[in-house]
Order: sequence, then structure tokens, then C-alpha cells
Amino acid sequence: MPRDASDVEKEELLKGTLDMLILQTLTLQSMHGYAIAQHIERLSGDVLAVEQGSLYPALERLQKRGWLTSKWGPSPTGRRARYYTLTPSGRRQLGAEISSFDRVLAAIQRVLERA
Amino acid sequence: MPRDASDVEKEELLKGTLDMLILQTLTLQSMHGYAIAQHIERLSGDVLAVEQGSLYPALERLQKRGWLTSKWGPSPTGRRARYYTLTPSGRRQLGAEISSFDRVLAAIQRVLERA
DNA sequence: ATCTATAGGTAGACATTCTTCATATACGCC
DNA sequence: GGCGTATATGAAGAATGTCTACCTATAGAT
Repeated sequence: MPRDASDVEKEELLKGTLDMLILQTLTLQSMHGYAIAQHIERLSGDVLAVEQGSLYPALERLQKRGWLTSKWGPSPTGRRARYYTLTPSGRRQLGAEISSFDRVLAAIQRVLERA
Repeated sequence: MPRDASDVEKEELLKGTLDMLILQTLTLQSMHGYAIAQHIERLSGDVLAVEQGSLYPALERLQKRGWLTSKWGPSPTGRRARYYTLTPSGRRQLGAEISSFDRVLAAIQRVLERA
């Protein structure tokens, strides 16, 4: 397995944020899993690595909770791929996750600044 | 178990941030576990809840990694309590955790803004 | 024609970090 | 003496990750 420069410094995900990042990505358009991962990695400036072993279980649980639907379709390269689509309930969930995240983040920063 | 107003809206910790918060708290002074938890909760504006079941295991692993030392001493209320002290290596670790946290955070925010 | 890289997905063992619940003990106050 | 608060321990279980490995399909290079 070749290990190129872009591999070197990826950080681990902050646990609990992957679902939010996936939901957010899907506000843009329906996408298949692989594309979601690439999108997140690219937008993050290649800081975040979305492992397949994290991605696909996450996609499953998001579906199980009714926040995504999925169906098979052809990918741009001709292969079949499972396309995920945000549901209205998923969109509400994203809003909830973002505000909770912001709240927690502000709290953490207060501790870091004032401790 | 009475459930007063300050109970109501505490958020869960962002997994992985507790160690950082503990280390940061101990830059202030040596403290016992219970006081560390209170300090974090208070500084966070009562947004974060530090459960005992998270706190004490965290303190143990921080010691095991050499970032804290501890010894028994009397608490202000007269009871005995275990006082934790940051080691130099713990202070370096804190720096590393903060910069990693900042990096990941910036990455997440790029995804949230630009997706 | 085969090789190899890339795209895309599935599966499972394992690690880490939390939450929840239960238990224990010491002190201070009524 | 009983109650509330302070302080600590431990174990069960969930959630979320990582790592490793495997599988299939297509495209492009040799």
C-alpha cells in the first residue's frame, strides 16, 4: 500500500461528528458513499480521513433512524453504487446536531480560555 | 434523585475532549477529581456534565500515560481526596491535544460552511 | 491479454471513550 | 440519628471509531 504525501497527517475524526458531516454533505445533493467520503476529505482540506470502516456503518445507522434513504444506481464511472438522499427528518436532525455541536464547542472553548 | 433546573440541558461530552479539559484544568493548580469535574462544569457555563464514570477512568489513564501524578491529601471539607498534579510531559501533551483539536475543528467548520 | 490502479462496497475483530447504575464512606448540619 | 453533600470506585453496556481484509468492476497501461 503506497503511502503518499496526502496520507501523512490526517487526523482522526472527533467522535460523534461524522454523522453531522455526512448529513451536511448530503444537503448538497444525493451521493454514493465513496463520493461522500471524498467530499468530506477534500472540503476539510485533507485534514480529515473518512475510513470506509467508519463511513458505511454510519450510513447504515443514519438510514435506520430515518434520516437517509438509499437506492442503487449507476455511478459516473459505470459501476453501480448506492446513492444516499437526505430525508426531511434528516435535515431537521442536521439542524439539531449543529446547534448542539456549537453549544458544546463554545463550552469547551470557555474552559480552554478561562481555565 | 431530584432533578433540578441545572440538570436539564447538559450536553454530552464530545468524545475525546475530556482528557484535554482535565489537563487544562490542572494547569491552574493541583486538584482532586471531584473538584476538577465541578470546575469544568462551572467554566463551561453548566453546559458540560462530567460524569463520575467518565472522570475517574480518565484520570487513571492520564496517570498511566505519565501525564498526571496523584497523592492522597485532605480535602477542604476534611475528607481525604486524591489530588492530581500535571507533569511536564502532561503539559506538553496538552499543547499537542489543543493544536490537534484546533486543526480538526477548523476542518469540520470548513465542511459545515462549504458543503 | 493481462496487470494494476482506482472506484465502490461489505464484514468483523478490536479499542476507546462514554453513560448509567450501584455501592461505599466520611463529614456537617438539623 | 438521619440526611445531604463530598469524594471515590467499579462494572455493564452502548456508541463510535480504527484496522484489516476481502470482494467486484472498470479503465488504462504494458
